[in-house]
Amino acid sequence: MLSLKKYLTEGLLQFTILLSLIGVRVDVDTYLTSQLPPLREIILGPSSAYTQTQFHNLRNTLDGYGVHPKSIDLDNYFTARRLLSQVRALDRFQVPTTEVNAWLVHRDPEGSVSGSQPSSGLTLESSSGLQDVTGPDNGVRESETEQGFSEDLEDLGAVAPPVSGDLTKEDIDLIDILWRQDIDLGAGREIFDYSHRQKEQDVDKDLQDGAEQDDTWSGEGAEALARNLLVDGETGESFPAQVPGGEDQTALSLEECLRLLEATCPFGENAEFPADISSITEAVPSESEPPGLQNNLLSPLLTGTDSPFDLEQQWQDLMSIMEMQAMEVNTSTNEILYSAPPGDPLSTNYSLAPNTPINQNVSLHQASLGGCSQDFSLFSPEVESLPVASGSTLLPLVPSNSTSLNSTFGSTNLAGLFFPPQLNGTANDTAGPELPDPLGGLLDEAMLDEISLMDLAIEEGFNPVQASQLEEEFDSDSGLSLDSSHSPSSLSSSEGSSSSSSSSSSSSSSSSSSSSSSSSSSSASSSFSEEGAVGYSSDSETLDLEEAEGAVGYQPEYSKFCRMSYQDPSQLSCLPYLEHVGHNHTYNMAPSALDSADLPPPSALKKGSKEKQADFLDKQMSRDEHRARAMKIPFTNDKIINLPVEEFNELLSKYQLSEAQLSLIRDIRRRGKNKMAAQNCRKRKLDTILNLERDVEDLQRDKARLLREKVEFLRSLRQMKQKVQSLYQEVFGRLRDENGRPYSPSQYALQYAGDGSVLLIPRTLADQQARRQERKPKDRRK
DNA sequence: GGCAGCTGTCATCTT
DNA sequence: CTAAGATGACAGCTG
Repeated sequence: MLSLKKYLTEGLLQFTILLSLIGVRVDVDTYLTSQLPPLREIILGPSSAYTQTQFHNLRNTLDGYGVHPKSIDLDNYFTARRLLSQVRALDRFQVPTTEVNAWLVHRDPEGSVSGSQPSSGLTLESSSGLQDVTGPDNGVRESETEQGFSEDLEDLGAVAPPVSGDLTKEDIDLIDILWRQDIDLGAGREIFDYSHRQKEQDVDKDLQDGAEQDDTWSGEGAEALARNLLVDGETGESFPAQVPGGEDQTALSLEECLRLLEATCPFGENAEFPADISSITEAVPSESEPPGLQNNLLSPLLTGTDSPFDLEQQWQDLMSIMEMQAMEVNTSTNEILYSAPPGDPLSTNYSLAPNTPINQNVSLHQASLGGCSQDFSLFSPEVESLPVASGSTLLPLVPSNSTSLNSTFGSTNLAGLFFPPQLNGTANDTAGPELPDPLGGLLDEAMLDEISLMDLAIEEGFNPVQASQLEEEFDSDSGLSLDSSHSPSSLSSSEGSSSSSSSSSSSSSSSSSSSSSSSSSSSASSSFSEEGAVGYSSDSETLDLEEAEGAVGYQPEYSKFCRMSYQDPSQLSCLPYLEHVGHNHTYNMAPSALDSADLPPPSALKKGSKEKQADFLDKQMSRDEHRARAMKIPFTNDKIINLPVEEFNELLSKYQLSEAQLSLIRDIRRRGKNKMAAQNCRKRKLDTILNLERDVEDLQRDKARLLREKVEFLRSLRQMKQKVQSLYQEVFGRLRDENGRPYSPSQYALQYAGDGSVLLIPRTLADQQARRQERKPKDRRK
């Protein structure tokens, strides 16, 4: 308690300084010594006994760490309040509430039907009077009062009958006394009602204007209330007439609400958080309602429809502020609290403060405003999807004759599909007077086969791509399973690889020879293509060397994703991370490695790094290279493999080689060639697959685009058909025979000639021509 | 140890 | 028919 007092004292000092800055004198000592109930309620929450008073005092205490209404001049007090609220409004929302309006809607018929109930006026004053100040802390109390409102409204609005048995006479008397205290204190009715709150937010108006606006703020509702009010002749204040019974009823309902609030909302503990929420709820309507607009005041439907949008915007703003203010709040809690869609006031309120009166406010809206459910539907995805889906569907264009629709749809007779039902009806009645379909020839069955699918896609919210994919799943016979979700990088790499691979085969020989000539010093054995796929170094058969097969070589990952020309094997062999690559593809071996492998004087090598290097270089040799070295082949495997046939034969002729050596050389050449061929082949295979994948995606895109276009064309076609049909009906209906009688649609029909003219012909002739036109496409198809 | 991927090699076919 | 290349199949190696 001492710490609390210290805290409050410091806060009071700060607030006093603030008030002094705006010209208000505050006696802090007086407040601290005489206002224990407010202090207690800060900690413990309001008690039922003090609730009536706390509606005002708590506002003061929580709002400004206590400004005793008796200790200051009221004019200064309210001026200070207004200024203070303006100061606070700098960083807070300040939007009035709709609850009063909603309440008035119920109140007015209630008063008119059941007679005067001064208690209603009392309830209004008691609760709304608390809302005359918008602030962060009194928002709690305003929420409290709003719940009181809601509860009371539920009673008044026949949601639930008033329960009056719990309240004792003492309670009622106490409430009455406390309420009259407020009246005597000068807290006139203008601070209780809605117009006053509006007035306080209006900077340019002073307090007295609010009393004048009282006459206009609620129209008949105000009059009904005014009947229950007495006006103080000295101060002009209005206060309820003392009507026994009615007042009791009000006090009962109010007390009941307060007790309920007390049980459900411990304000002292979480006063800060719901304050903002309630301030939002309170804030919603009056910014959008200019004073004096009785329609708005008396029509919560209108304000209710506007409020969700305002609320959404304000809620988003509030979210940003609260996220900054509540940095220390548990993030999980934040997630739970903020997980609700911002635009959904219902879920938002529930998730934020399930016990706060905002719930009651929502229920109030829902209970009192039938149309307000639409407000919530605006932010409800499920409900929102309904009108969208219905709006986007093509079926509303179609007559409601479902049977004819299905039949015509199945037979792909667009005329039957698009023409109005009355014509179909006449056609059915007359057994055949079908209307000519001037546009029917534009559509063939193949084109219409997907109409149902596309319609389904549209109605179900699929996009044409999805529809096409869905369709493809049905008619796909390729058996090729393509991962449509593969990354675009693979696509790009495939493109790059395709381009490079096309050049690799042609440039392999030339580039390999050039690279070998440029990089090899004595026995350059490496020859690389652009892809690293062409080149050779033979393997060794010895097991130790096989175990030690090196790491330098063709890297499939590199070739697949980078497609870079890493034909400089010296760079590769110097890359330390490549030493761990186990595969021995030594056809890419570095010439220097081969040189050192061929030339190392083993005796000269010291143990240690050089020996390791020799081992490493030994590992670089392939089996064929070891074989060649074992057989003392006088030239490198690179030359054996990559030399052209003529040069290779010349090379063989230069040396006198044994049959075993010649056989080995041919095998080396064969294997080397085949190895490169195999690498190229695999690379080509991969490129082919990737290209096919890309082609499939391109085709899918094209198909989706074409389907979209087709849907658009069909849509416009339907519209055109409708226009044509309406014109047909109009023209046909105006036609008269020589006797001035209209032509029967069962006997005559209009036919469009090729030159644009329209002829009136008998039905039988029109039917014959129509059948003839139907046969023509079929014959063509055959 | 089994498995997947990569690579080399062989057999076979094509050009 | 031969050489070169392409390709399927298989085995070995590695992670």
